[in-house]
Amino acid sequence: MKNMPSLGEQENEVLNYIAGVGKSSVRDVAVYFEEQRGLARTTILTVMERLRKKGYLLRTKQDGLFIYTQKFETGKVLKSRVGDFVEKTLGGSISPLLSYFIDQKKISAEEYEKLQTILKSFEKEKKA
Amino acid sequence: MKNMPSLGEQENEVLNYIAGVGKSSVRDVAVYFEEQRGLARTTILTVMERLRKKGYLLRTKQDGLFIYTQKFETGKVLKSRVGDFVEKTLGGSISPLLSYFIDQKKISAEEYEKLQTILKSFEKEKKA
DNA sequence: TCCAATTGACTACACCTGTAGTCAATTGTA
DNA sequence: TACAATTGACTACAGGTGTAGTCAATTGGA
Repeated sequence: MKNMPSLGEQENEVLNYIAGVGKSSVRDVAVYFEEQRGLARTTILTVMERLRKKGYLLRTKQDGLFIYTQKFETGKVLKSRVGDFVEKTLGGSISPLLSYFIDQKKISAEEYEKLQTILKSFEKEKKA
Repeated sequence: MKNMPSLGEQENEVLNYIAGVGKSSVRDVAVYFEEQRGLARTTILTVMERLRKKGYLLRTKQDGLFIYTQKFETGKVLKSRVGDFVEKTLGGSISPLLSYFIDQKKISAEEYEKLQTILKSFEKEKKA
């Protein structure tokens, strides 16, 4: 799960989009980004091919058309990106991230419980 | 706090270093990064000047030597960067952070304390 | 079957970032 | 003062990313 090549902003958005809709052709994705931000079809093609080269997308020919799918679960990709960010930008500390979510009140009761649980598990490890 | 130009990895580290030591000359910073990773003095100069152009650093001449200082509090910069990351890469969702968190095998005592404190502050807010 | 549309490979280019060299100006010192 | 070291401006260049055009091959429809 490490060693995932880095992604640019657009690459990331395209990947997220594909993750959201599932299998898609370049055209599918291009139509969306053309509407959303006026990007050309070939721009999306390029981005998707780069994503494929980097190992994030797979493609298979169906009825003479390439269909792209994610190679990894979205969760795994994002987890890996969180790791990169924590290391590279935050110097290994996750507290700034947690602070952000707390400040934005973007935490639900369940998530809060989960965090509590995780933290407690660390407490145990500390003692052990 | 928005509209802060993005930073590369090195730029970020240099900024953090300066934040840590306070006022510094290019030489100060260069010595450190030369030891740590063999970077040339002019490399640091370039990075620091870019940081200044982007508005993250200020400089004043003291005894015929430029002394650089941060323009913003470290916290603000960090918050802005975390916000960008969460919105652009995670799409505002906290779950990837939880996944990452769960995978952590261990965290430092300080980090543990910080996280505990942050979570407690959330608890207070809930009541308020 | 033939033409128009679609598709994909390839190419291009600008900007950002990491990295560092050259060189002239400044400064400190013998 | 004269020379060596330091400093800062400028320039350069490669790799990554965003963006898109050209063009040939494929495909679908009249």
